[in-house]
Amino acid sequence: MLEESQVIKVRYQKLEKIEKMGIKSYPNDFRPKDRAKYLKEIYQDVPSEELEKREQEFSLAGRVMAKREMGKIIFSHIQDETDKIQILVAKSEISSEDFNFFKKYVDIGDIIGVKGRIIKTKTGEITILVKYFKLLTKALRPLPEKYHGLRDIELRYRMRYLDLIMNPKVREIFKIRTQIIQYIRDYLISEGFLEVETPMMQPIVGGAAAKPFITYHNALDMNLYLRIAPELYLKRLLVGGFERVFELNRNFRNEGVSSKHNPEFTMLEFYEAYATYEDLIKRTEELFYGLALEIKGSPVIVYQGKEIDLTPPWKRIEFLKALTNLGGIPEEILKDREKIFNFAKERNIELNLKDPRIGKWWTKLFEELVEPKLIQPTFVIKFPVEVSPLARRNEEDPEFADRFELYIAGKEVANAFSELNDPRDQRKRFEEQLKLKEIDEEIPPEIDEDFLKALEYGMPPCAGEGIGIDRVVMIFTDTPSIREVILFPHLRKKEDL
RNA sequence: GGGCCGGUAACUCAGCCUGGCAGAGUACCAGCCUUUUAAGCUGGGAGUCGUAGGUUCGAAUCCUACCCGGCCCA
Repeated sequence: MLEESQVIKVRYQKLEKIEKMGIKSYPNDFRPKDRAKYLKEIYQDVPSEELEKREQEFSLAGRVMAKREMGKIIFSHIQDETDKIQILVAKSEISSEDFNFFKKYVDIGDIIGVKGRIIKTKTGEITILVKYFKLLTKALRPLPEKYHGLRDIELRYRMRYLDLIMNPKVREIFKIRTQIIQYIRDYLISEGFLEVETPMMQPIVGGAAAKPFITYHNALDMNLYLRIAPELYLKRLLVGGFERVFELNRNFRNEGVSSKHNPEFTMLEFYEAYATYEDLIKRTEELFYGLALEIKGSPVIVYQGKEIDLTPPWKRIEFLKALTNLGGIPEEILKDREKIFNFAKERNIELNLKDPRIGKWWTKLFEELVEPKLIQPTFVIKFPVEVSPLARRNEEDPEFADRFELYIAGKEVANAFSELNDPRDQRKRFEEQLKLKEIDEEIPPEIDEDFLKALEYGMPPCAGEGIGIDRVVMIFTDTPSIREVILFPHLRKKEDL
């Protein structure tokens, strides 16, 4: 630990010397009253002569980001949560002991508190003329290079704290992430939804098709699964009499990590009694439109160079029509297993021959051929029942479900349906699905009998929706990788960092 | 899982093709400098060249395997 580079050794030595001078090394008695961004905003347009007359003292604290020594004066920038601001430490304004201390013992990376009045430099930059300063936290490691910053993607993720210090855009992304989540939460609460928390550790996997993480509970001597979805628990709450509920939290899926997937991701699920997926279409349009206005101030957003207009109403297309019209699959071969298999093979799309569900094949073709084309917000409706085990059947066309998926910028952002509340059909669907466990390892291996029992008590007719929050944040922050919107994305362990 | 690219000082990167003393800028150290802002000037210190093998008189450089990351494909 201590056999570090000499830059670090020097910092440790400085800290020791500071302590030998009798100065408290990690004090916590400085209370900044001002913040960089607001001082700059307020005083930017006040002329220099006007500022000269004012004696008002300001105080702020932050990290030293630059230091330019010029003999008897030192220019420096300090950065707080809001912004950077220049400070001027001048020998003529403070004691020479203090000046020399700043010169010798305050380094880039340290956190300091300063007090002083505001001046403008020749170039018009708002600057704090320091009358008092205090070293609050000594940085024992140097910051990355001031001009290029921290570029290495791996280091940025492994040491996100440094990324946040060095890259204002990264700070901005995570502020927007929080704003998005807060907006969505406020919207649902204002619509009468009750926020709930259901188990993250579940004895039976369910609510989606995905491989779970397994953990072990010592006292109960049983395996538990980190949830892949909260769906079956939220529906139990509708049985229990809550009519509008939502949960906004993490799901866990045991799959590879990539720029599109993180094993833990944030999902919103909400359920509404006495509503159908049609109602949720309107709700979804309303939610995203409001979100765009709130975050961007406009219904038109730009993602990776493409303009996306979120003004409702959005396009709707039936799943099979999307396959033929957008995916280019001839309508007459859609239901012909052999022809569709060959069609896929010609395009290097591998279909699982053992899987009897043509709906599953369609889904695969949809992902490959249609998804990337759905740039403007589009509701894809009427999904095959085979791939919608928890959704209500369409009354005219019972092989299809009253379901939609929402696509924006080529990404699946939401998935919603009128919920299946007939326990007999639900049991049949689970049993049908279970037969396919051998060929599809993502199918939950066990039927949740208690969930079926709950349905037998009666779940009101309802509709539910899931929204992938990370993807929403990606779209609103114009970010191509999911890792850029997750503070600490998972990477492989690395020993020698 | 496959292909391509990358890993060299705390950070950003050259050097690798064509083997011959380990480089620059930032940061750090000692100085000069009262309006700088990638401040400037003089001087200095700083390396497990991702890891392990191999080839060679000699390897950051060539070969092999592995580790970590990125992009693309499955």
